[in-house]
Amino acid sequence: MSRLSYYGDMALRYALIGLLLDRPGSGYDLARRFEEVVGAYAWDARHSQIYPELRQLEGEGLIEVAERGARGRTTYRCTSEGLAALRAWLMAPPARPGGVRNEHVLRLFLLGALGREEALVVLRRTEEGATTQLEHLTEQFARLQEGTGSDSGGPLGLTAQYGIHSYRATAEWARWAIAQVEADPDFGLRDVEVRSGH
Amino acid sequence: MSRLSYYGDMALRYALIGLLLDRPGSGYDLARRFEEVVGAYAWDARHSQIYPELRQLEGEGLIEVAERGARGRTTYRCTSEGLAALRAWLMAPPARPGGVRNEHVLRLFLLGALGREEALVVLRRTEEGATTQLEHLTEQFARLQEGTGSDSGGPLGLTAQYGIHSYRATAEWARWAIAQVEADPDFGLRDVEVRSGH
DNA sequence: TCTCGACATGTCGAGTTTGATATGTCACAC
DNA sequence: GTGTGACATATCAAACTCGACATGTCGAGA
Repeated sequence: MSRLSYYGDMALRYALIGLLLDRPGSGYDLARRFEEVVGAYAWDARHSQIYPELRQLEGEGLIEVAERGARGRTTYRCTSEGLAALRAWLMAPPARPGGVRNEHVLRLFLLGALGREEALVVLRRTEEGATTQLEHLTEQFARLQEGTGSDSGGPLGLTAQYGIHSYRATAEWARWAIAQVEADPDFGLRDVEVRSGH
Repeated sequence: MSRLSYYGDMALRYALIGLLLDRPGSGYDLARRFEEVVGAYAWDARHSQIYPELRQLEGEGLIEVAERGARGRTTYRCTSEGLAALRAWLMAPPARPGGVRNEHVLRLFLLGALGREEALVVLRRTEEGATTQLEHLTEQFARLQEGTGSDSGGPLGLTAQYGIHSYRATAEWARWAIAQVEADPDFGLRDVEVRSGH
């Protein structure tokens, strides 16, 4: 079985190994961590994909069962083989550039299809969303600094800062874009320009 | 046929309509535009997916054949129905937050799995990559400003600026992260910490 | 005791996406 | 004239992913 995932080879498995390296967890637990942390801006997966992948990884010896608890809970832990595989993957430069999917960014790409007022609505929505995320992550980073007693907040602090930089950039871009559109009475498609259906 | 794509409903079709709105083009042409422009940070698609989707869209009347040229070239154009569909999609708030896939960002998330020196290698690689992209996009933006005679560079200028903001944020974050790791002799996993395989 | 909601895992059909493979045209250089 | 590389479209098996459905446990509070 070749186990080649199309989006950046085997990203899901390394995400899981990495999550387990941080701390052991069950499939349920990992599914929630995906949703809350990784899913927001790095990768996305559902439990229906996570459970089979965990069994696969266990079969390959990259993770192991740490504990079988109540309610059928199976807690996994990363093995040294898993860590070695993850490190090898991280050090190898990405096979393919691109391979990105981000619906939110795609929408921003297509803004030219809207009229001026509509574009402003979408841009304001973008600005608000980014600002909210920024506040959220800033708090989280402060907690990480306290928790680790380090300025960087440890490895998770690095991640949080990445998010902070990204969302700040988006919010700043949105404010710039709003100003540009507001200053340009001709921005966007006129309804007049719409071509007839055929 | 329900035509529900899992990653953000029907993102591919709207990306294609949007690309055709900018200017008509053939499947081959759109495949290249995907690779060069959209694929880099918004969405990704191959010709083997693009050709069938174009036929589907034509069947639904959202795009139409503009011209049949040499070498079997079929140039498509967006119809008013297609534009209306695109606008409706853009104005409807995204069904699902998240749904993001970005292998590059995922790698950054997993940096904690590396030792100090290895993490620095990856971070420096990240910083260089982002800086290169930044230079590239800055040039492109200047050309768009010239071309459109507008400060914003038109809708494509907005897109280019988004990229500029994003890559600048990544480069700045990488420099910050490098400084943090360099200042912290204890960063990263010690080989000693690696657990035995079982 | 019973019910509700969070915990926890599992399955599968339907649909999506890839990478490989195939076919052929055209322009240009050698 | 013939080889090379860009142009241009097509197909399909294999693999991946989703959403929906299914099953059951456990603790807390009514």
